[in-house]
Amino acid sequence: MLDGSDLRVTRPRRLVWEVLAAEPGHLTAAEIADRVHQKDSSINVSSVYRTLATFAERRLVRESRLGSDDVSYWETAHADHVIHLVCSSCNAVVHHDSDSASMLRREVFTAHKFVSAHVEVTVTGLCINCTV
Amino acid sequence: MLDGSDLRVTRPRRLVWEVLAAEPGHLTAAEIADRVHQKDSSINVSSVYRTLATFAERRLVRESRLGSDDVSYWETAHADHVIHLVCSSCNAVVHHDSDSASMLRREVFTAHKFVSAHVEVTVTGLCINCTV
DNA sequence: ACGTTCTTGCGAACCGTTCGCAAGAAGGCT
DNA sequence: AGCCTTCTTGCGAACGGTTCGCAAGAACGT
Repeated sequence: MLDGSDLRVTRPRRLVWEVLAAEPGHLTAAEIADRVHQKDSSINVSSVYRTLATFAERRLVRESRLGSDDVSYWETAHADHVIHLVCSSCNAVVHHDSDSASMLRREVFTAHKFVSAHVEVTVTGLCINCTV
Repeated sequence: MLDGSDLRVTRPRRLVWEVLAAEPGHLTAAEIADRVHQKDSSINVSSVYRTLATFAERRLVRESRLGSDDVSYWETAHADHVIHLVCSSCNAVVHHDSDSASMLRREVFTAHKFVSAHVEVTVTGLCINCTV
């Protein structure tokens, strides 16, 4: 997946990708660094950060601010129409498939001539397990 | 606006509120602290942060992560259906009024029985002035 | 195999934000 | 007005995620 880009295929990049691809949910940079570290302990945290930044630029991964904490969560890329439902009680994150994003794009262009590149939707609330 | 809550009316709180109420756009905590400081230089940054946190808890103000930088932006509260369009070229932030938020709430409840408390939508792209 | 260019590891720096604590105000009660 | 309790503040230091500079090291075209 780095083939065809101008990016060199290096060990940190391969491992970061492996970790993200193996994880169905979201990981913090620290968690990614940990798992990468287990595969190759010589890989540095800053390389993980740099790799994530590079991947994000090419839209290979997606960064989100999910909790109320100020940490980034990462996952392999998915389209805008997949939005995040974050349970404020158990912190679970559910992916929800909606076409509201594409409607929004249209709406926003009609109303403001705003050309949207990226739509980020986060809904906080209570998931099915945490509703009384 | 602190009347009727259990919050004491103090100088930092009054001034932070004044600053936010006077600003139509978004401010960082540092900018708020600056402006508060101009009105009363004895007020500390940490009080500004504490005040913002307190106000946010009571939903009097709204915190958003707008740019790609990791700073919070603050504004007086508005309903969920007001969403943010952030221009990635000139960094302008436009408020857009949409009912997609309430549709989302319904959608998300039907599909996942997820009870949403808060919907945060940020669209990044190019505003009318920055489109070629 | 070689040389250029891109990446990495390391460690220190950065910077927005938070914390602990003692001093200081708010506001209820008399 | 004065007192007392409880909530807030100012201060300064700490925190923690993320970034940076630089020299050593790896990728990959030729």
